[in-house]
Amino acid sequence: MKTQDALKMSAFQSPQQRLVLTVLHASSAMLSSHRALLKPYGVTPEQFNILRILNGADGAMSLADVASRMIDRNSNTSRLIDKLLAKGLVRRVTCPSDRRRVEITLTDEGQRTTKHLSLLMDETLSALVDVWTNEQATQAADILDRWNMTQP
Amino acid sequence: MKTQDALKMSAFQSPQQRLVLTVLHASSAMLSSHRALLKPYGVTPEQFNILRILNGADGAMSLADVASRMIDRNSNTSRLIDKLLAKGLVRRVTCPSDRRRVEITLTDEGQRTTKHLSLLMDETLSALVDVWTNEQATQAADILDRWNMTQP
DNA sequence: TGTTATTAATTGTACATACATCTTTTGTGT
DNA sequence: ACACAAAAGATGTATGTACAATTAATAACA
Repeated sequence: MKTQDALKMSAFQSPQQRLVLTVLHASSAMLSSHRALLKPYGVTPEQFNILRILNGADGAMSLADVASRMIDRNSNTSRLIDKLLAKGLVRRVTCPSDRRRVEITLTDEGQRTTKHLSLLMDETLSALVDVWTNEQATQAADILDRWNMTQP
Repeated sequence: MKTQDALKMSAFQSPQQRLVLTVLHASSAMLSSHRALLKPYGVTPEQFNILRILNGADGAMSLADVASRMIDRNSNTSRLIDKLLAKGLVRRVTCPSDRRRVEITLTDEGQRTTKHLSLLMDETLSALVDVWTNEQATQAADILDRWNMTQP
């Protein structure tokens, strides 16, 4: 459903307002569909984001390393790691050379789960070429990044 | 900061993946800036969204009416109304003709607060024309709505 | 060396959300 | 009228987030 219809708005104040509301609406819907996709596997999108980051890294990462790569920068990485730890998907080891730091790594099961779920996500992603051509996707991302670049 | 730098990604899998991540990142940043703007007034963006909806409506609205106009459709409107009620910004009256329904209206203070905050938001919004031309904003929103239209 | 500052991570608290379930009231069909 | 279904909200529980405060370890430096 188009954003305007979804929000039952008769008109937008400006094209800029329309874009802001459209971004917020699309983001919420994208997250919902990710959530639904991952739910059968007992993983949330936020948790999967961490799994993907760990999978993409070569070796172990500190908690701050993980956090710096997350979409929601301010989110509370410690507590998400707690959940993954409880599920046996990651390991958390105090770094011997600097005992303030903790090294986070995927367990074997974590690696298997991550690879499996990554495939799922890739399939969903590849279906998006039916919605957006490469040019359209690039164009929209470029425009959005114009705003991101004004942010700290 | 551009999305790619913010997420410390070396490359994107596809322009489509880039757009999805850019939307999620931009949405998170937009919400943060809204939150900071409203924080001095003790209102969250989610609560303000309800105030704005009530302000835009002619008369009283039922809870479901409000919910259907919210960006995050699944959100729990009851509890947000509770917060606004506690701040004296809205009234909640059981509808006499159908006692299952409740009518939500702005109080006088709620109206004043909403008008004041709306002005603030409008100023922020109008600054966006420095970031996006009308054409760019329309183009990006059109592209994003192509995806929204594939969603239920 | 001893004091202070900085850094890395965790935790406390309030808030928002996802999902399911429950309560109350109204509608429907016989 | 009675039984049952549907509708409108509220609520319980687990999850995630914002922001501040705290703890523990290391760095900096007089």
